[in-house]
Amino acid sequence: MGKVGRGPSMHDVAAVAGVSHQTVSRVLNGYVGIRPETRARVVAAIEELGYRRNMAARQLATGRSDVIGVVMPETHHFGPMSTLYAIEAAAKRAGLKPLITTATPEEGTVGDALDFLLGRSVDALVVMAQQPEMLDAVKSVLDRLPVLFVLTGDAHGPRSVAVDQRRGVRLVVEHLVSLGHRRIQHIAGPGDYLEARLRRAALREVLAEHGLEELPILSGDWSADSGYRAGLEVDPSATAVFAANDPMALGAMHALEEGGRSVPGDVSLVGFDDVPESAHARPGLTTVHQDFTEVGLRAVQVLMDRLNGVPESHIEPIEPWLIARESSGPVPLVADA
Amino acid sequence: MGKVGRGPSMHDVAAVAGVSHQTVSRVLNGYVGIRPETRARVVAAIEELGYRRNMAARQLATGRSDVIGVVMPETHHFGPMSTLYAIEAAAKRAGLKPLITTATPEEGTVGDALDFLLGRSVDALVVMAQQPEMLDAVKSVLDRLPVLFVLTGDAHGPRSVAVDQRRGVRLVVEHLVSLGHRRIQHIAGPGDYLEARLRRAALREVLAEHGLEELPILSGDWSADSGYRAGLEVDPSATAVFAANDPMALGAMHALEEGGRSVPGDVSLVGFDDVPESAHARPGLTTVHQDFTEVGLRAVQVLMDRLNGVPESHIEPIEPWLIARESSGPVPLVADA
DNA sequence: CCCGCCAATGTTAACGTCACCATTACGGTT
DNA sequence: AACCGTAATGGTGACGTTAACATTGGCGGG
Repeated sequence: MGKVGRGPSMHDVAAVAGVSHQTVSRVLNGYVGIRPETRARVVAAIEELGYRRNMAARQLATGRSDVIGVVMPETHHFGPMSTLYAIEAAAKRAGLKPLITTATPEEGTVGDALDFLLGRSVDALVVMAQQPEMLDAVKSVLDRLPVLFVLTGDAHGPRSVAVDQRRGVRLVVEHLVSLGHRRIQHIAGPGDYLEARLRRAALREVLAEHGLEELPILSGDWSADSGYRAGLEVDPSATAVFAANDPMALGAMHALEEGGRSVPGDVSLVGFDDVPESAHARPGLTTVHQDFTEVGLRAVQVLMDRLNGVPESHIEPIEPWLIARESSGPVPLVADA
Repeated sequence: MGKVGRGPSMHDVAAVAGVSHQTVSRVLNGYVGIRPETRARVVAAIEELGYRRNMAARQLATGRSDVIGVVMPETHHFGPMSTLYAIEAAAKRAGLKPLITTATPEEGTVGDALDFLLGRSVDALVVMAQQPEMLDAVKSVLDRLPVLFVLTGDAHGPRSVAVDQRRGVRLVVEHLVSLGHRRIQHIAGPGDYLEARLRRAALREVLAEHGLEELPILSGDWSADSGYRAGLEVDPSATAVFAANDPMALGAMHALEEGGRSVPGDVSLVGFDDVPESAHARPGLTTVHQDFTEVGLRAVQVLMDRLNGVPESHIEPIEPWLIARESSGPVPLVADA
């Protein structure tokens, strides 16, 4: 590996400005008691040398960094990405910098991610853990710094910011039931995802509440392709399909229409997530909107509270809402064999 | 802000294991000349204390970090996200860790991003600069560490990894021309994006080559919504529309069909990017596939070369390819008013 | 039996910053 | 004139790690 030359240090700046390094430090940290002329000399020297403060040294000296670590899943799905984006924006406004790294449920990768982040003295942690294995590995640092779970699909007491999945599923079922549907089939996400499990379990519950039969559960891997494949298997007696996310729903829509079943004429279709393209599918996809921006905002806010010593308290789940478009309609008159 | 307690240090581990801190360091860095028994004691002590190496101190001492800084645009579009994902994966395999931060073309944000990254002693930099303003701000560090531009849309000599945009546009036009189209309208991306400009300019060129008339250029902001709006304005005489990315194409498809023009019966439609959903649109969207994985891979590889002192050399642009689906077809027989 | 050498470990001094305390210089009090 | 206070700046040690050199303790050869 090539050796990388170091940039100029405070001492270099101090030498050029003809002051002590400490004065440079004071200028950088916005101390008040500095003669304007001295400050100007220092600023000029900084400019001249292209000096940038060495954060490693600063962290070493102060023990804190104003950086929050973010553990992301190794995907580029809409949900995690939108949340990341929201966290980044909210953190920036709060004067914090996110330090992002990825991990998978595979043995060891979460540990690596934590090594990376804690080794860089992050002040707090946001963990997007969509798989339960990832939660376990984080336990060891819970008492070392504030940790917040996000997108686990479920509220985990005072440590988790989440959209109310149960509520979202209920909205879907009630919407479909109000349209007369009684045979609703589910295209679930991968079984190792907490969110997928949760939506699946919630669906089961709500169907039972309404006294509806459960059809065999199809499943995919969140991708449109997998939704397409699942869509080919949709039960002939099903009058509605609920896919666990929008891309799978769009894939299923493709498969259904290709198979000669019109949406929503023969089968109603509902997704989950409200990706921007869903509004422009034909027919427009009925779906559940999850406010990821709010998730990110809330997460940063809670973390700031923790950092400021506000005691842990209950975190309200975030309410999703239904967006009814054209892909869901009344149950076909002919049906019910 | 709450004070964050420090974790255990090498000295603590050394005390527990009954050795010197240096021996702990040697164990951590995989030195060979350590008695197995001693090593075991150290490992046990590390385990017991939950010790994690302080990277700030390590960086301070070594001057290097095996971290590459990544400057991302503040968006979650498919292209940048896919590339980021690919870079992350490739870097991990190469033993490097990406340190990601975002910037916008706004005054100062690129500087902030560089402060953040350089302050953490990154060994190299990947800049996803989609807007020219972002390029300028980076110039000041070009001689301090290896810098690689990505997604600038164009090859910038030995410092840029990019998909050959000109080639992609040519593929689209030749595809359409071979189907008999002569009136091709463009839905461009935002004018401040290099990629948008480049595709637009390339289109102009290739149209001229074929002696084709230029229709008024519509434009959007990359989003499906903006594509929809642009789609409402498509020239009645146009027999083909080329959108600068897939989401805009999908939006336009919506608008066209809503306006009673069938795709591809009345108007052919071609996108750019090949997002996964495009395969499942109805009709399936003809588009240009950009291999972002290859971009990420190549980027990391070039950076490794630079770090190892391999001299700068020409970087081949990456070849895109056309994916012909159902949204493009022969020019309608009736037409040509 | 002593010397030297190697293998295994310990000691000390950086790295660049901030926190803390010390030192000036200067004007105003007594 | 001696004193004090304050505003501005300087000097010294952490912080936790690595690098370079120093120190042990055995063991084999002359």
